[in-house]
Amino acid sequence: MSGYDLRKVFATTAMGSFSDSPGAIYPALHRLEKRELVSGTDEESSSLRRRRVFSVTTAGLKALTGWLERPVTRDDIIRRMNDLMLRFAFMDGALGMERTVRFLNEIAAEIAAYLPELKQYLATHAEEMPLSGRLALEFGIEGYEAQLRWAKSSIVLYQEEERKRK
Amino acid sequence: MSGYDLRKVFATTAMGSFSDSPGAIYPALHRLEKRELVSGTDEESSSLRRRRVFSVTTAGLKALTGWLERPVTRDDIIRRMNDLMLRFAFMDGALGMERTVRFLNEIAAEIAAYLPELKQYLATHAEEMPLSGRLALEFGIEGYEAQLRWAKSSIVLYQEEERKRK
DNA sequence: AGGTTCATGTAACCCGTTACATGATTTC
DNA sequence: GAAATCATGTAACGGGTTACATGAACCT
Repeated sequence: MSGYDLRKVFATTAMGSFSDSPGAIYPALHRLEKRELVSGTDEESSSLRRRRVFSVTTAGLKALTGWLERPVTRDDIIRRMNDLMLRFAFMDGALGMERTVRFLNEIAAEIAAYLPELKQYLATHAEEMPLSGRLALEFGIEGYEAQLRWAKSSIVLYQEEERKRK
Repeated sequence: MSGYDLRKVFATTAMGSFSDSPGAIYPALHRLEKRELVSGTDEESSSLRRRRVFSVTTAGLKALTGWLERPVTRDDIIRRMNDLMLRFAFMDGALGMERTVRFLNEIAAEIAAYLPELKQYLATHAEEMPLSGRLALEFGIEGYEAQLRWAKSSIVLYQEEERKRK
């Protein structure tokens, strides 16, 4: 893909919620190129308008799998759920279903460990909190509960898929 | 509060998921002070250890309410839900219940407008997507649905609360 | 001919992370 | 007296935002 292609993807799908600003994309591509994680070639064409197409190198693929394999931390759950979902979206293609299930189990375990803390905090502080603060906290708790349900049902889905393969 | 007090709050409650790093907090307080949104005074004490306590100025309070009053955009929903929750947590104390309900209605409206787009995307692209990608998208959709339910039930709660007051 | 889209880039600015530094006070 | 905690700060680095710039090709 070219930088412009990426811009269009980020601007239209908005899924990973990446920035579609050229000031983010082009410098990022150049950094990746300097680190040899991607390589860009000027597309040959009859026209004068140049278009630089990038592809992932073997080193880049290795870095990607390294990122995907990082253990799930409590901090990932609290502050970087978006990153976890992004890793997940790449995962079964790059690491296979078995490893993906392990990843989902890690997520479920971290959420299951964190939830009681939040509930404990709510239980002890609900009285002194203003309504909006309490609701904001409940919003968070319900979000984590939804995520936990999602992780568990996804694990089941993968296991069914795995059984089908055999 | 002093910078150190803030650090402790951010390190222990982790709710707004602010950074508790001194490299974030102290420069931020100095910036706010330079813009006269907070004012700091060295706490007088018999000890030599200094402790600088900050309080919000009237200009700071005005800036806060200005921030709280900003309209809810689609982009807020997609990329800055955390910010919206933070605003909400401050809101009824600073703007009152009626304005808070309006805020919740804006959030609900934006989510209700965005959800069909996501579902449409899923419906048309589900076939070509890998299982993990599809599930990641479903994760997002379920999250927004949970948020919409939360907003609606919170609105009801506030309206009941308002009726009690009268 | 003029506006839109394709396509890539740069520069100023802001700000968070990481890591280090400094000194006072309390605790064991 | 050593370790932990209180308390504040700075500097290098990375990277995103905003805004601007440039030019080709396409469409009407």
